[in-house]
Amino acid sequence: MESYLEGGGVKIFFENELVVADFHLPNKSCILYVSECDVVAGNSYKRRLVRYRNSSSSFHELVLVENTRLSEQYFSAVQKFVVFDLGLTLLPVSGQTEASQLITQMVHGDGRENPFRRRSSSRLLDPLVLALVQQVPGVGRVKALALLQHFSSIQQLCNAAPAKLEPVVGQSAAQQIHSFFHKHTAGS
DNA sequence: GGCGAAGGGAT
DNA sequence: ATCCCTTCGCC
Repeated sequence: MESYLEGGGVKIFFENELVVADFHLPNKSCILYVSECDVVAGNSYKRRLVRYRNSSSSFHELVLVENTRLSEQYFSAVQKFVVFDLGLTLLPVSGQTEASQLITQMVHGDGRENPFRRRSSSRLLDPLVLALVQQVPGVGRVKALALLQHFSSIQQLCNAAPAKLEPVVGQSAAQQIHSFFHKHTAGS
C-alpha cells in the first residue's frame, strides 16, 4: 500500500490497483479513487473506470477525483467522461487528506441519510426511465422494457451501436433508436 | 384503458 | 406470404 491516513477513528488505506473498487463502505457504496497522477498521465485511467463501471456490484459506485493545480486543466474532461459517458457520481477532492475526511464522514454518517446515494435507483427511477425510453420513435412499452433489461443505463443505451440494439428490438427499431440519439452528430 | 389501423418481426 | 405482436393515434 502507498499510505494511510487516520481520522475520526477510521483508518483509511490507499492501495495501488485493487481488483475493482478502491473502497467498500458499509452503506452499500464503493469508491474508485482517481489520483492527480492518473489524470495527468493520460487516458489509461479510463480503462479502470470502465472496468469499475462494468463490474456489476450491488454497491452504489462513486468516483473520487483529485482536482489539484496539477490536474485541474484535465478535470472537465474527466468529469465529462465519468458523469456523462459512464453515468457515475463524481466527487472532486483536493487530495488524499480531503478524500479520507470525506470517506470518514460517509462512514460515520451511515445510518443517517447518505447525501451521495442515488435516490432509490430501481424502484423510483425506473418508471421515469421507462417513460423516457418510450419517447423514442418506434419504441413502445414492450421494447422499452426489453431495452432496459439488456442495458443497465441510459448511457449504455444511447451509446449502443445498432448491431447491439438489433437482437433486442429488431433491425428497424434499432436504426430508429440509433438515429434518435445521433441525429445531430452527422450520423449514418 | 381500450380500440383499430399500420407496420415490423418471426416463421 | 402469413400470422402475431407492437406501436401509436384516437376516443
